[in-house]
Amino acid sequence: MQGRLERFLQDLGAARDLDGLTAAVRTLRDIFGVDHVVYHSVNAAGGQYAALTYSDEWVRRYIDLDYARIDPVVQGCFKRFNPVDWKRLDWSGKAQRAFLAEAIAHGVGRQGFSVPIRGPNGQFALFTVSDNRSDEDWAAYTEAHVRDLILVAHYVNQKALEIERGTDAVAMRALSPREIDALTLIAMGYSRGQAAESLSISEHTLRVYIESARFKLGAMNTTHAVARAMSSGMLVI
Amino acid sequence: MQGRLERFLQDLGAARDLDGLTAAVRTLRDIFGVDHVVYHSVNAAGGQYAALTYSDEWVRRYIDLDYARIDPVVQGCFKRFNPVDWKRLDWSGKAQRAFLAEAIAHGVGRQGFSVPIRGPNGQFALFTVSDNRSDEDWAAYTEAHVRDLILVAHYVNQKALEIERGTDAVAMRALSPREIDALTLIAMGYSRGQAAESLSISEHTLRVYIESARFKLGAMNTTHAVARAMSSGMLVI
DNA sequence: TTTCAACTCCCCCGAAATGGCGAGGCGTGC
DNA sequence: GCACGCCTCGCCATTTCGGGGGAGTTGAAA
Repeated sequence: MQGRLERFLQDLGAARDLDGLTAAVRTLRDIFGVDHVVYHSVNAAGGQYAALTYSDEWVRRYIDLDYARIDPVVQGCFKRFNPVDWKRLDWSGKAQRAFLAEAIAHGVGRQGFSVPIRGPNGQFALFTVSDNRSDEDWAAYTEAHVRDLILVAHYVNQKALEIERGTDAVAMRALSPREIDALTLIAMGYSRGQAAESLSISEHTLRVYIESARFKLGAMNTTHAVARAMSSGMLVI
Repeated sequence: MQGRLERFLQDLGAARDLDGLTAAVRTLRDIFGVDHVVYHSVNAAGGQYAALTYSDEWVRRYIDLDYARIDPVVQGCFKRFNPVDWKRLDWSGKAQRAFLAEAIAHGVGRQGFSVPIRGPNGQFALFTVSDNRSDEDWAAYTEAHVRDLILVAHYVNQKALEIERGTDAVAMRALSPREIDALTLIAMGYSRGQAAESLSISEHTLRVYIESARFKLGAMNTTHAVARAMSSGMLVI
């Protein structure tokens, strides 16, 4: 497999668009010998960009219903920095279990392994392999291939960024006035309680603004949100 | 206009006193092509400091009658943190309507757009442009120039603070390499644990860097430190 | 008219950050 | 030799933050 993988990484350079990347992902499926390979990038604005081997039907459904919001793989990996086996994610919610059942019905494997990747400007992507082996076989497989998976994940992401840059402009959603108010006070060093008092609103309401701003900015936490808002000029302190 | 604006921002550095600032504000009136430009700072003690193009008579009256207390622009902006068109303020009170009529009689424009600015120690200032265009024209004008207005507002305020204080901005102590590392990762959205892991140091050590950076930057908390470091260019995300 | 975004408020609880106490080694410069 | 800044580490209690539920109004847009 090593030889094929190296050849693949070289051939990857030829990809010029999403179709090229999708073809590359299909090749990867063969090389890795798994049921599915998925590259899935989610930008700050919530825009998605993917090259994968799932059925078109499942992809459409996933996008239409905005499943990224409940997908434990996306949500879980967004909080982590290490590759993770799907089994270690939190599938306990009702929505999550329903999502899992539906995914499997659409041909997604019972086993999965996802590598989170982060790029500049808060870019976040997932590189995933999925299969239907037994727990034991899958554990052995992932252990044996984790290095290759991480390597390929970064190559593919690099390529995707290169392709994406040609077209997209990652437009972050504008913040509402109150969100700017809240974020400004927080950036000025106020605690949530102080900021809420300054704005004459409840602390909870202030929290809602901060959370909403975090979401719009694709930020992991409040500090991140402030940093992104400042670097994009939405906030001037 | 861009060229003139940039030249203006450079020339602004030469202003040494209130007269210099007033001259700068008059130049701004020409550059922005509006009837009036006002920089108006109100400190915590109620002291006022202004450079503007209104008539002396109106200014005297405003100060003598302490109109800042009923001026919806001052009162409204004090509670907000984003630029605001005068039309969106609350002019419903009796005193406010009387104030408006009087202001217009003294040459203040019917349209206005004010940028609130906050500095250290509770300093609060307003940067305002005012004109007599139609609602439509004014909406188009403000939309087109809001970025420039905000930018200039902060430059002028910076200069005013410098003049008022008699000295240049407080020199923040430089951050050490490790402090920058730590703060950068935190600004990128990493938790302390993740950041520590990325730097291959203990979480406690990372905390020491953050605390040290907070201290050097005179920040109340981590988010504040990130904001200050970014606004002073120490951090580039 | 319905829909949607923005704005406001309430509860609970676990996880994370903060503040304060301590320690030692290394290198630069007076 | 000694001070000082930088880098590294541990433990404790307290505060703050983050995520999970809720609910309701308003005003603009479709």
